[in-house]
Amino acid sequence: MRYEKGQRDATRQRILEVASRQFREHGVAAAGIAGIMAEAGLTNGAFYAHFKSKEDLVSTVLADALSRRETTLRSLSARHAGLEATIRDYLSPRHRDDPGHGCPTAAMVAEVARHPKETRDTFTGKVGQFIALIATQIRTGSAAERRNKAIAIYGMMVGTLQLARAVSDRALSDEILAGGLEAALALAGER
Amino acid sequence: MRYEKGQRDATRQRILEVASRQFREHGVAAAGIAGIMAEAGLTNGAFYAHFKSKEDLVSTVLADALSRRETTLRSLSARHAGLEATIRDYLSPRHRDDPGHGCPTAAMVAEVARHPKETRDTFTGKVGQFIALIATQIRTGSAAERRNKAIAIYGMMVGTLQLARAVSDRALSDEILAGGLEAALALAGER
DNA sequence: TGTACATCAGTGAACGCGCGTTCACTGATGTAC
DNA sequence: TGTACATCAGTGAACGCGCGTTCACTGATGTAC
Repeated sequence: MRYEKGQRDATRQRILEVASRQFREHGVAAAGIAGIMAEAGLTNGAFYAHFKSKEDLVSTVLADALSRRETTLRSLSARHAGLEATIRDYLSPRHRDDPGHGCPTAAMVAEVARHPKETRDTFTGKVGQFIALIATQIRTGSAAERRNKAIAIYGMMVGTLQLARAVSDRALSDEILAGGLEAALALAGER
Repeated sequence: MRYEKGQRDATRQRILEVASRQFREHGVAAAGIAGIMAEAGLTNGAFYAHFKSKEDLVSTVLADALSRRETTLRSLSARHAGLEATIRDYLSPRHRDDPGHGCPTAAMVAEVARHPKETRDTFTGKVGQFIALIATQIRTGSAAERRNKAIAIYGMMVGTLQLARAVSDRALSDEILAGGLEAALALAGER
């Protein structure tokens, strides 16, 4: 069969979306090419028409997923009153319970640290942009202080969300979300 | 050969130490039984004389490593002036650059979230103890406020350490450590 | 004191399995003549 | 208008490899007699 124009791009996009979800849900190491391709409605062999290697996919997924998050954050901050909505959404039970559609950093940061330099470079660039973006939304303090607070908020959101996900006791998990939320809002100057 | 008494326990301990380091350094998924046993000076078959399965090892390593951390923190807090030393050590370049001997939570929390309930239960118990222990070292606020702060400090340490490890730019990594350190000390009431 | 046997931590080959990757092939469609 | 060929996204079997796990076996030592 020959395909409608744009089909190739559409397929690539579908692979990316499936991989992005599986990586976040099961981890990069546990998500295999065959499983990703099957869920995208294809066979394993077709993968290499779209990506050089699994590592190439990982790097592309990271760039893609973090860009989407950044866009969301950017438009949210334009429409809403600063960071508060972002922080509340980040440390919500909904986000905790749906890692597959959630923050790529929380899901993948520990694995990224063990990946090749190229992949880490991609990640590093996005992290820098995130921190800068959060810093612009903090209203008080010098530029350096705002940047430090942005780092602290980002780190705390990532850490507490992961703790809330790992803990098997629901009450403790909720308490962790609440504790992180309060401290993050305080840092953001929203309380 | 028959062995000196205590040899079995010593071997088990050696396996635990090697596994504990490899899990933190390479991740649970990437550290294999054969590799762990080889580094412990044994062959793969001997593993099952000491542990029921890899999952059993993971659970035991978590309990063991987190207990050690807790003991360290407990004695440190008895001898020093509260949390400050712990936080400074946690968010230090030395800790960032040596994950194999560092905090098991920062290295394994995301993977733990994907492991069976039994393993997560072990982890959950230790996390609860950690939070309680940190809370006792905060001097200001009500019991509930101290507990919330303990959660925020723990979450922020874990998140910022992971970010500092994943980022490939040394300057940004140092900046992340510094930003997390400042905010954590402020939360602890040390600044 | 000497001999036969029980003990048991550890050996190492083998198991089925899924991984990432390669590659000869398919077949529907667009294009050339 | 009809036919031959080029295109190329996707197929699916096969590759070597390392995984977690099993198991028949080893062999040095302690114990029984």
